Amino acid sequence: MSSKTTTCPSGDEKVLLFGLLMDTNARLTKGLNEVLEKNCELPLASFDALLQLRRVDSGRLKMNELADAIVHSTGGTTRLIDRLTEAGLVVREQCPTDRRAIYVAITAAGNQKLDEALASHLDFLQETMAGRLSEGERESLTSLLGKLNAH
Amino acid sequence: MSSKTTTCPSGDEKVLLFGLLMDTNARLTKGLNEVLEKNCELPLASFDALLQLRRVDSGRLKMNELADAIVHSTGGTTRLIDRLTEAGLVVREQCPTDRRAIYVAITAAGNQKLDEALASHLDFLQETMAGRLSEGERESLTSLLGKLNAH
DNA sequence: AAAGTATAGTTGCTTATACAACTATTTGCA
DNA sequence: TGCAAATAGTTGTATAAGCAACTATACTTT
Repeated sequence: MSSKTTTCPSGDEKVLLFGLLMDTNARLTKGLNEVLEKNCELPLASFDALLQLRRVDSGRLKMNELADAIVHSTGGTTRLIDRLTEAGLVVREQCPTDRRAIYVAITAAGNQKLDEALASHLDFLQETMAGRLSEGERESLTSLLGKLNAH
Repeated sequence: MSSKTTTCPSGDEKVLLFGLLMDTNARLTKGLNEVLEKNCELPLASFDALLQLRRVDSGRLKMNELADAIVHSTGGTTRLIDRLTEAGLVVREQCPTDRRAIYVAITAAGNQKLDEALASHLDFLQETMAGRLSEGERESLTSLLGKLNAH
């Protein structure tokens, strides 16, 4: 009864879903990046790092924890934090119990910049998410992505 | 009645959802890229381009259509297609009705490479998607992402 | 039909990121 | 205790992607 679509795996339901996920992410991410660059001169990767730092109570993470949180290599994270440090948005702090480790902590300037960026981000989300999905749909999406993201 | 979470927009429901989308995409994408590089020596961006080409009946797209489909700049797409051409997976074809335009068409070798890559991709999806979401959940996710992706 | 404007694609240049090799420190084990 | 293996972070190097400037072609308007 079903059509011939199964003969071509490029049309496979899971392949399509994965493609849709990539595509949606790429488009939204690109839009947000433009907004942030324009309004705040803050690249999305930097925004993401600051956001991760704010999310923890202490306001700081070790390099490798941060790398994991933003899904970058440790090398890439070192460079990103170099730039944020240069800009005064974060500082590196020694870890008293492990001399190999480095904490990255968000600064007052970093928090201020993040507040600005979040304001733009919220505007952006109002347009791109709230305009397209109801609150219930957003909850469903959160739940589904949560399951998919399990690691 | 509601808690104080509203005071910190970094914990805003939409911000969290967007973060979850980025994170899920980054992790899955990274995993798939590793699989494809390892099994097929095919970077994810190349895979994506070949997939978009297969999806159209004619097996070919104009440069700018392809750039849009894979969410790259036109400059980036030129270079990507340079590499794929070098590898013999696509060819550039003149457009008879517009001498500015160029078609990119997938070759037999490209189709073969894509088949290989799709086999790995399907294995990957079996693990990362089918293992975590039921068919109904995948349908819901597809529908929600579709709404979010409207452009 | 000519001139100006818009569009398609490529190229020069810059930058962000990954990967692998490296240093420094810590942990485990013999 | 001391040596081996693991871990944290940084650095050299390669590469992929974006942007802006450019060329070539097509469209529009008068």
